[in-house]
Amino acid sequence: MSPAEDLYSNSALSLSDSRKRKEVLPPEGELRSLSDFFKVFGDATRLKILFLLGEGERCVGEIAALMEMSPSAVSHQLKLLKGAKLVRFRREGKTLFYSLADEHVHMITKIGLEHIRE
Amino acid sequence: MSPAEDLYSNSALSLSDSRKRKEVLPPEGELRSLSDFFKVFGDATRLKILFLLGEGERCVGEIAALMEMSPSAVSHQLKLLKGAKLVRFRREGKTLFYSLADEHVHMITKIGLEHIRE
DNA sequence: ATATCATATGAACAAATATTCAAATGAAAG
DNA sequence: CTTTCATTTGAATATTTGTTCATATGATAT
Repeated sequence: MSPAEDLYSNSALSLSDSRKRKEVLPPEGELRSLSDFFKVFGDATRLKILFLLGEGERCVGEIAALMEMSPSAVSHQLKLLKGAKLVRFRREGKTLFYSLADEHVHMITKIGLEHIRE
Repeated sequence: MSPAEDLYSNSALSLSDSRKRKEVLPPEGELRSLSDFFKVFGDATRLKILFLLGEGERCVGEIAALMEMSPSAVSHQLKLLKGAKLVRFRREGKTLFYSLADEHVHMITKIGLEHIRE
């Protein structure tokens, strides 16, 4: 056993127990993706955008005006939301209309609201 | 209308539209609570802890050893998880056994995994 | 082509956050 | 009461993150 692995060893755990427990964890890359996914919900500005888009598609300027924020700030956040595949967009002339990408947004926010309202 | 409200006004929005859209948003305090709630899931270390506890209760030392992290770092994160009411604990002698507080954890992580695996 | 409008981008700064380290509880045993 | 062990706490540091500002695209109209 390497010194690094032994650094925080706990005598109450057998090696086989340790192996079993690690099987329970999703692979490291998936944990990273998953935390990145949830990070997106962890900001009030982005949540606002998601709730607004929950009502239907909106262009960047509308979102910015409704939220009383700069279009630039909104655009930055939309980029993150796009990266997380939570929103899509369609172009109409110069205007980009954003909308929710799938139903996961509704499910997640619904459970979150349930939890904090208890 | 105050200058602040007018800063990012969008001519495509009528005042009544604006009012309607704001009704859609949860109150500001709730948005803050909700983003704080999701922030807790937005970190791979805390997700690991949650997955481990999904298998049953564990004391701090066990969690630390399984994750190869210091008990101190784990304790700091457990404090956050406790604040979000995602974990509970029971004392047995000097040892504190932590476990998941409710089923919301399972639901949220399940939907998150679904989303990133698509 | 040039001007205009909607949006995107990049750099910079401030604020929030995770981990480490050293020190402090607090319970049980001697 | 002193020691030991499990856990917590607080301060310090390094990293990440959100917003702003100035500038760049990119589509349309003149």
